Parts: sequence; structure tokens; C-alpha cells
Amino acid sequence: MTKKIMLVDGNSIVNRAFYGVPLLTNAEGRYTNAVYGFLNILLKLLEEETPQYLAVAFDLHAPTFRHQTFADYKGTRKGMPEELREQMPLLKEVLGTMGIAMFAQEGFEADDILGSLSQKAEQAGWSVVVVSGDRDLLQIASDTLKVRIPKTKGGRTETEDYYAADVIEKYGVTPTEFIDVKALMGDASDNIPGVPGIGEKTASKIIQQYHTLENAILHASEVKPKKASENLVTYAEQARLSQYLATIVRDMDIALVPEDVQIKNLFTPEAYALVKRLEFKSLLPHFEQSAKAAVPTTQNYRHITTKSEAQAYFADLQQKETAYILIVDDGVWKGISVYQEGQDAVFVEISPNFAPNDLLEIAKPFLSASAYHKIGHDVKTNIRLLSEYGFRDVVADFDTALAAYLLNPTGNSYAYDDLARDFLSEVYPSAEEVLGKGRNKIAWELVPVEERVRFAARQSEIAYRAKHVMLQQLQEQEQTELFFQIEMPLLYVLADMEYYGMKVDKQALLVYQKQLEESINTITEEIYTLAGEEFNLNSPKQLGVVLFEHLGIPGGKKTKTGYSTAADVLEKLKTDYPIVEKILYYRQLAKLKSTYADGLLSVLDKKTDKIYSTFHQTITATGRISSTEPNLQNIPIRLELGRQLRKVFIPTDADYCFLDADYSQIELRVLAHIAGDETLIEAFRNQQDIHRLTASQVFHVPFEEVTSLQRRNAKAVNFGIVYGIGAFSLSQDLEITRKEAEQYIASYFAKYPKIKEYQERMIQMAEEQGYVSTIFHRRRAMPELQSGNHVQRSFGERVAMNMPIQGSAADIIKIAMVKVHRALKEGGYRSRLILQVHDELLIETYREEKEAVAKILKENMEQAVQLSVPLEVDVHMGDTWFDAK
DNA sequence: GTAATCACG
DNA sequence: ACGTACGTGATTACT
Repeated sequence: MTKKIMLVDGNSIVNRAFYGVPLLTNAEGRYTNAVYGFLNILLKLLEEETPQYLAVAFDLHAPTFRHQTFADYKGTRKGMPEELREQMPLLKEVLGTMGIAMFAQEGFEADDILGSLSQKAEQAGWSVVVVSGDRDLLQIASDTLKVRIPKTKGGRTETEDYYAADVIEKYGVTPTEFIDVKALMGDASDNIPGVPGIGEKTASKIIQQYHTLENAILHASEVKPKKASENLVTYAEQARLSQYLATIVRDMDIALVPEDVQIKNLFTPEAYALVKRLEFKSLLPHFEQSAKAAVPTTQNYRHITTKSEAQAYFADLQQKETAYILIVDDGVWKGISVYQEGQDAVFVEISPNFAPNDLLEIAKPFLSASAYHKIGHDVKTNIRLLSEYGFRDVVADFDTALAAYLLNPTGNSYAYDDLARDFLSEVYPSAEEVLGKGRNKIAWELVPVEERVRFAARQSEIAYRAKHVMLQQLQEQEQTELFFQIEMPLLYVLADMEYYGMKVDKQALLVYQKQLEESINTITEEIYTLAGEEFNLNSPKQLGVVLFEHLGIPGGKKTKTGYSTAADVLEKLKTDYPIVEKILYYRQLAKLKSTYADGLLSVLDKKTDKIYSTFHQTITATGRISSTEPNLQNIPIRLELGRQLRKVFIPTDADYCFLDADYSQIELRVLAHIAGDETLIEAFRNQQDIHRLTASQVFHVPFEEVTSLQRRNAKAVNFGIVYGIGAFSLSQDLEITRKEAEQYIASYFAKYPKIKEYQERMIQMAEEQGYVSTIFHRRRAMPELQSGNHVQRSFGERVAMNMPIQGSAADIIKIAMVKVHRALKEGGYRSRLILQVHDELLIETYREEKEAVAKILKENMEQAVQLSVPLEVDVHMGDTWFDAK
């Protein structure tokens, strides 16, 4: 059987794909449509042709608009659009993972590579299929070389196929003559001038009659129409040049090595992982089957279903490094998966004959002993789960979820299948894939037993193997201290915080709720009266129509879906329109009632009158923790009415009070330290009012003469600096002109030049290394900086400036938390850390310990790290959270 | 499921 | 010419 090779014109196909598929982005925000379209075309043609060999050729330098003149750019821009340009590396990555040979060579276009490779393949006696979106390739069609031109229409891929005979039939010229046709007619997109006045029709006629360009020039006088005849003489040299330009090179010095272009397994686990990440759902099954088949299936999994077996298993377990995973479905404990190197992974399953409490009793010595050097996954959740059975002494040395987070804090998920994909390049079905999702979800027990065991037991094995890869990476990135000294210990601190919870004065909260309800009813009626109609006040859409259409209030459009009714818009209208002021007040009340009064009551534990928030350690891109169900990190404080809510947060009983400690200006201090700005450092050392100082610097007034307005504006500038300031946003924030904002910023940088240098340094670092990092080596990858898209790029620059500041502050308070927690424990105190709000710690304090705990808090927080500026902490005592601030 | 809004640092 | 400050989470309306 003759060998067959498929040669693909990468650039032209990706172009076709880009314009044939609507713009798509995945969760990471990357454009993916061209890659998707390319794979669709490629896979379809591979299926039809079933070649043994495959290669894709690219132009070495994809043209971008930068290479075009400004006129080109304004008019018919022919360069690759940014959305496509940034997909090129991605496409090559996908093809790379599929083991597909790629060619590109300096000074040649993809066409030339295809021409040369095809020539070599034909000489070797192979049959050749060339795939291109470009008709230029038709010139190399022959009796054995087929050119396929795919077209994507409405999601379907159709191709036009050309052997030499098909070219003659369609164009009336041979493939070789096709070159001369093009030489006459020219091609603007390829910068081939051709002959003026000769278009496609005339060119074809001329070549059909005279067969070659030279012959046509020779008989130029006979050529008609007359204009063509004249121009052919005048522009003969230009025609010859065009012929040269139009001719595809077929004798490049390029090797066609059969082994290199041989198609191996296209559907590798790496390719599957990438396709999954890119969210090409329709392509996934294609990759899935083969990927699954490629994963070793020899691993044996052991299923333990009885108490006696479990007892024997745990009794015999060696005291060495061990990975365990608690298997949970719908919040219900289903069993434990355990793996030790060299042994079968085991799934010990809970069942009607083997109760959770029985398993727990048996596993307790294992779970609490440190002799096993346990690797766990999301240990804090394990602790919370088992605390429902009265056991909260789980210890692990290595939490794979935390490690995965440090290695990539912008990930969406750190489930076992994500770890396998990212650290082992292996692909396994996710929990959703095994159990179904939404209404298709099936009960754990109804999953076939073999699948259940495989799924469960595999998880500890993955955790074990992934751990070794992750540890290596943590070491390479100098993150072992961050991991072992900060994140791992913090997990237990957060677990305690979740366990203790926060007591709520339920009666006071009910009263607060009732008051809000009454105020809402009153104000709602007033608004309806002023509006002259009733509508859903909670609907921004309806509100916009009422305000800006029915009432004719000027203030125009903002959003895609209609009018903006956001607070900053309404704020400007409230003095002129009483209804607007009332709406703002309604919004305030509605927010307080729904989110806080109703919201907190709905999560209040009936037995203890406590709130048990969950603190998430693997969510934020900067290293902060987050809080959910309920979010205790956004309890109102800025407005008085909301602030009153804090009175419902109380200590567990009368023997306790609250101590609240917060860092003063931690982010600006961190900035002063990292940037090394002498003025700022000096100011912090002298405990100066930093906003006042900035005001005096920016507004050129003596320190003592700064007005309160100047100080307020300077404060906004200081905030802006931390966020990666822009003149536009600052002007919006301060309601000043953009010019003024620019001046503020310029004078700021003039006074604090090291801050400017810091920002430039971070942007440069993000560009060159692809990431930025904190004082403690927490790292955030910054792919946005590789983007040429202005919006994405600017965003990336601001992130690069902000992350080291916000992240370092997060590192510092985490260290303080670990220290405070340890000091309280070791000192045998009855006081407990119960909440963290980014720069603030709240401690429920046994009254007799008040002074000692205040000291512990202040010292451990202030001495958490040594910077070039002092850290300052204010501690307040109170009987409610309101009073402690 | 997404957009708009608004609460916090 | 572009579009507009960093990081979160909860609620509501609406497709």
C-alpha cells in the first residue's frame, strides 16, 4: 500500500478557522475560536484521508498590523488581528501535544515549505494531500497530489478538492499555467503587482491561448483587449517579477524524515488535558477515548467493606509516607482512600453494614498520628467533616490542594483530576463525570462498584504521586517556607476559626430585620408616589426606564442592557431629584435586609445561635483568604446604619469580650518597604500621617497647612497607587478633570520616584519572567502581559503592580495568625481567634486574659516580619464587634 | 448561568 | 484608538 502524507498550510487554515468560527473564549479569558476551528478541520480531513504521515507548515513571521503602514491599518487592514495572533502559540502547543510535526523556516512562507515537502514526498513515491485555504497552492496539484481547500460554513466543514485535472476543469489552465495567470492578474494580498488592467478573466484567457507568460509577452501585440496588449509590453518586467513571486518554491533545503512526520497517538493525555482546558466540549470525546485507553489500567485497587477487614488493614499499615483521601458525596462521608508506595490503593467504604463511626474509630489512630507523614487533600474540609462525628484531630504534613494553589493561584479547581492533569499529565474522569451533574446526578451507591472503587482508590494514589512533583516545584520556586511555615499551619488555624464560629444576638438581629422591613415599606410607598407608578424597585432595568424615560431625568445610557442605575450615577442626581435620593436610601435598606439581616438569620445555627463561616484558602489570586456562607469579611461598617449591625455580633458568654486588632496602613507600609522609598519609609518610622504627607507633597503645601479636602484627595491617590493608578479612574473617583488627576499623579511620582521605579520593575518582571511575587515568594503568573490587546495588557500591568503589595500584606497577616494561634494555645489561654478580615483579627477573649491577649495580638502582629518600616497595630476592646472597632 | 448592584479590605 | 483602579461574595432579576 502506498504511503500517504497530509501537508497542512497552518497559517491559511487557522485564518479560515478564525473567520469561520465566531469568537470564543474559555474560562481563562483566552480566545480559542481559531484553534477550535483548526482542530475541527484537521480531524475531519484526517478521518477522510487516513494518512500515515502528517506535517503542518507555518510562516515564520506572522504579519501583524505593526508591519503595516498606518494607511493600511486605517483602511483595509490585512495583518493578523490581535485575537488571532494570540492564538498562534496556543495552536502550536496543541499540535505539539498531539505529536504533530511542524515546520517553519526563515525566509520562506508556509507555501514554500508545503511545495518542497510535497516534492520530496512525491519523489519517495508517497501520495500527497495538501490542505490550504489558499488557492495559490493549486499550482502544485498533479495526478497524484491532491489539494484540498476547506471552507467552514455554519459550523460545517466542506472542502473543494483538486487534482491537476480538476484545476484544468475549473480554471481552464494547468496547475503550472496557474502561476502565470496569477503573474498577470496579480494578488494584492501577497504583494504581487501583476499587470495593470489585466484581471482574473483576461489573465485566464491569455494563458489559455498562449500557455506561458513568456509566450504571451512574445505575442503581446496579438493579445486583446487592446489595453492588456499595451500593458503587457509596458509591464513585461513587472509580469516576470510577479511570476517569480507567485511561484511556490519546491526545492528548499528541508528534510522529510519519515519518523518525524509519522502520525503516532494524536490523542495523548496531554492533548486531552489541553482540549479540556480550552473547553472544546464537542472535541473532547474524540480525545477522551484514546486518552483513557492510554492510561495504564494495570493498577490494582482494593475494596474494603467490613469492619474486620478495615481493622486488619489499618493495623498492618506501615508507618511511612501515606496519602489518604476522605471520599465524600453530597456532604456525606462515603469512605476513605489510602495509598502507600508499592501497595495497592485501597478504598475502605462506608455502607449500611459498616457505619461511619465504626470506620472513624478504626481510622482515628492513623488520622491523628504524625508517624505516617500523611498527604491529604483539602484537610480543613476533612477536619470539618469529621468534627461532625466528634473527631477533630486530623493531622497531615502536606495538603495537595494548598500546594496546587501555591503553584497556580489562578486555577479554578484543585480537584484530584486537576492535579493529575497538571502535575502528572494524566487524565481521569472528574467527580462530575463519574457521578453526573445537576439533575443527571446519580447516588453514590448506584455507581457500579468497580467504577466506584477505581474512582475512590485512585484519588489517594494520585495525591501521593502528585505530591512528589509538587514538592519539587515548590522547591524550585523557593516556596517551601511559604508552604510549610505559613499555609500548612494556617489550615489548622482556619479550621479552629470555623469550628468556634461567631455568636449572634438573635433577638437583636430580629429587631434589626423588623426595623428594616418597616422602613422599606414606608420608603417604597413614597417612591411609588413620586414615580406615579408601581414597579419592581429591585430591577435596575425597570428602575432605569422609570427614571430616565417616564420621569425624563437626564443621565443617559451606560450599560449594554440599558441605563446604569449604579450608586455613583444616582449620587450625582440626588440633589436635583428627591426620588433618586429615596431610591438610594431604599437600596441601602434593601441590601442590609436581604444580604445581612435575612442572610445571616438563614445561616444561624439553631442550637448555638452561632454563625459558622467557611474560610477558603485556595480562592484568591493574591493570597488572601475568602469567607463564604456567610461572608463575614464584608459586614457593613462604612455607613452608620449598616455599622449598627455589628452590635448583633457578640462573644459566646458574659465571661468573654472581643479584642479587635487591625494593621494601620499595612499595604502602604509594604509598598514603602518593597519600593525602598526613603521619604515614605522615613514617614512611617516617624509615625507621620501618611495621607497628610502625600497631600503636602502632591499639592505643594506645608505639612501643617494641608486642608481636609487635600488630605481626602491624597488618600484617594495613595489608594490608587496601590491599585495601579490611572488618571481616568482617579478623576472619576475624585470627580475632578482628567488633567487634574494627571497632575496629581505626576507630582506624586516626582516626590516618590522609587514608587514609579517599583511599578516599572514589576511590569518588567511580569513581562520577562511571566510572573510577579511577594516578599515570601508567593507567585502569580501573568499571561496578560504577553497579550498585545490593550485592555488585557493594561489590566495585567495593574495586577503586576498590585499583587506584590496585596499579596505580601496577606502573607504577613497569615504569619501573624499562625503566631497568635500558637501563642494562645501554648499559653493555655481560653481566648480564641475567630475571624480575619484581611488586615484585622478578631479574638473572643476571656475577660481575665484581656491584657495578656491584647499584648499577644499586638506583638505577634507587629513582629510578624521585619520590614524597613515598622508595622503598627491598633487593638480595641468591646462587648460587641461594633464596640471593638 | 450571567449581569448588575453593593457590601468589605 | 482603545477603555478605564486591586481583591473578594451575596442577592436579585432575567434570559
